[in-house]
Amino acid sequence: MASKEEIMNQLKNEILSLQLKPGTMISETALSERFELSRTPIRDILKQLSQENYVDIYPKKGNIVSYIDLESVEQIIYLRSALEKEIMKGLAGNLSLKGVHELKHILAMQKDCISQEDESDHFLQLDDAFHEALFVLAGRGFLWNLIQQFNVHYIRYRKLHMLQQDKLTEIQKEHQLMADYIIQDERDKIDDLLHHHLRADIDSLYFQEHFSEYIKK
Amino acid sequence: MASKEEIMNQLKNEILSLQLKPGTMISETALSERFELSRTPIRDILKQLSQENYVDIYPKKGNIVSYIDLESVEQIIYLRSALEKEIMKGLAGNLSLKGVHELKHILAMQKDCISQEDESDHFLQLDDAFHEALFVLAGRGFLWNLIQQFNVHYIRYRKLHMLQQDKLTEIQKEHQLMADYIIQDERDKIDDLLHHHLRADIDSLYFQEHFSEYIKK
DNA sequence: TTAAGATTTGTTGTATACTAGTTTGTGAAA
DNA sequence: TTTCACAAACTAGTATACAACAAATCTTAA
Repeated sequence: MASKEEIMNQLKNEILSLQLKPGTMISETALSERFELSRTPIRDILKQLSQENYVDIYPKKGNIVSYIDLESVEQIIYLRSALEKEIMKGLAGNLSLKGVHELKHILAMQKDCISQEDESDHFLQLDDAFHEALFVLAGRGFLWNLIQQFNVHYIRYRKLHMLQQDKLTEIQKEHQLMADYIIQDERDKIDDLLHHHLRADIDSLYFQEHFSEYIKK
Repeated sequence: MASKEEIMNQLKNEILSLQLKPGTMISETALSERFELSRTPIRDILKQLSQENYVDIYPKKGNIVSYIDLESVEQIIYLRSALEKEIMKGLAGNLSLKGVHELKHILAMQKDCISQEDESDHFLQLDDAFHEALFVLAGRGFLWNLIQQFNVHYIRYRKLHMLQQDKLTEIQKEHQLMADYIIQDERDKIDDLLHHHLRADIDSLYFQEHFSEYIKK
């Protein structure tokens, strides 16, 4: 039915979108039948998915969709925080006109998105787009891609997190501020803003209480 | 002859130590015969090695030991630089007595190591040990391990780099300074020191001229 | 001699049978 | 009814045969 690449992306999507819930067993034979492909290439796919933390392999027992690991989420946030501080300071005052326009364009789309209903998935994409743009403008697209490989837990965390309350407006405004600080070269304000922006509520217990079924214990 | 894990570590070692030179072809059948194991588990190993950039897979053509990618080296250095600045600032003034002793112990071993001859490999280990200790003391061992997965290029780069001139004393002294700054809580001096420490000579052309056979074009 | 095409050889990609460990369910005995 | 044992039905791990493709080489004709 499909190529390896396509199957992998589809599985990734189903996991990230939580259609496949953490803990769900996905056996080689089942996938093999579903996608009409023999077990060998399916094994390759599962191997890679496990390497990128989408799936946990329990030898001779089975493969399950990984539970969200909050520890890993916190560590990734710290990593991004440190990196983006550096990146934003590098960009501050040095941003090309083309760059300015790109950021403003994304910000405008985010504003549009908020007025729509039930568009949190789309907003999430635009959120990523904004941060990715910062990386790329600073010549650090390489590192953005690198981080993406460890983002399974963080992405699912954010998805659930955004559902729980209407944070979208706040996030958009913070993006706006970030762009302003870069353009106006107010680099002394960057650290605090970024810290709040990325770390928002990771420490609160709300998440663990309401989504315990998805979480690694 | 050996388990998958052992085979993987052995291959990793041979690649990192440059016994297996970049560009060398390593076919599944050859490995299969060498380790007396069938192709399927060997394929698993190669897949993982390629994921960690030890090996490049060319579909239907073959697998080769990856060339050192200087771009990737530079990006990793930037990443480590940003992270370690943050980590050191976090540690400054907050280091436990046990931590102080640990760092001093490593520094002492480095000093010993320098007096020996032909011990650059050992010194490299101690260099890692020092930086890893900083990560772990800050509760960021997770991120240290994460970075390690992208370190193939960087490790080989450093290995060659250290051969070219006697940098060991300088490195050791900088480590000493780093520890002092942390203990004395002189965090304003950290940025510049770390920048120099990690970035040393990455931009020089010496490397590209002398080791072109190892380098990705 | 040269150039083009067929052949051979070497590579990974895939399918499938077989091995071995784990879990689960069933039935008999206490 | 409960508990234990054993078999059957899963699972992934491995071996191996074969297909598909790429590249180099050899052959043959111009």
